[in-house]
Amino acid sequence: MIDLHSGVPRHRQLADELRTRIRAGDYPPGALLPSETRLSQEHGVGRGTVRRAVGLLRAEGLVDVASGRGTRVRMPTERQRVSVPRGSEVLARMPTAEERAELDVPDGVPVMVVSLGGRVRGVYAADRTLLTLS
Amino acid sequence: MIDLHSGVPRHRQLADELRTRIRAGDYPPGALLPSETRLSQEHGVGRGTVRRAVGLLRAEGLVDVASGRGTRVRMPTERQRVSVPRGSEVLARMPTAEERAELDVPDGVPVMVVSLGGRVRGVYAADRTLLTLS
DNA sequence: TATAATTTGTGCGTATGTATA
DNA sequence: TTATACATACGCACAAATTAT
Repeated sequence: MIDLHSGVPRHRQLADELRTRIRAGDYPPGALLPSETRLSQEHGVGRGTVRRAVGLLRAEGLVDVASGRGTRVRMPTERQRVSVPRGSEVLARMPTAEERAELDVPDGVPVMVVSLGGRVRGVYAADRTLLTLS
Repeated sequence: MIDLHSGVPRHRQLADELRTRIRAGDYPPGALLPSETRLSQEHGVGRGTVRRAVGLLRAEGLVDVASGRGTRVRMPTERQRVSVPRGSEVLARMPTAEERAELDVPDGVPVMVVSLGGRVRGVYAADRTLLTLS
């Protein structure tokens, strides 16, 4: 329930509640969340506030939002194992706009960059990749 | 310059322009961007549109926004080298709210999770960490 | 110390467009 | 075609944090 006088912003309260329900299994992977209009009515907040809340979950990589279709809990993706040689260096960051298009990286998903000897050897969408250091 | 009829959303056009100027050095690391009100006036868009544009750069980990102070281009952080043993598995994702508080992870910064034998050995803020395979 | 100005944060309502069912 | 659902964008008002006076 949203408390208007708790000091915690309403969009954050709503995001917290949705996140909790997702984790609890009320909205399992693949499930459709209520529409923005419904959430707006049921929680007594404006639709803009709902969109901010959903935007947070999106930035966390927790849900997928599609125009006209609705918001779904993201399915756990199959991670491809990528073997990385000794001496490699690994960092992670959010992708550039170019990388997002190039690698088809969804919202809220970082990339992992593998380098060796100062040269970049690979850039991987982090939701589809598990690096194994062999 | 923002084109109202290009089909590209205005907040995205503005984000692209700001990103380009940051990369070009017009706004070097540590520099303060114009205030939201100024950007709004200079580009002829509403403040909400400016906030969405800046929000994108924020989610990319490119800028730091502080209430009352303004928006600054993020300084490149010193990366601490963390040696990781053979056989480890590495993945990256956006942090949970708890991890963000715990590890003090800024906006737009992922975490790297190192596991060995199915057990999590470490969670690192990706902007301060460079994994090296030993 | 107190006040004002500046800047970001939150939230609402409204309108219109686009995508999907 | 119609209804539903998300996307973009504007304006307004007020709150909170910070800085300047």
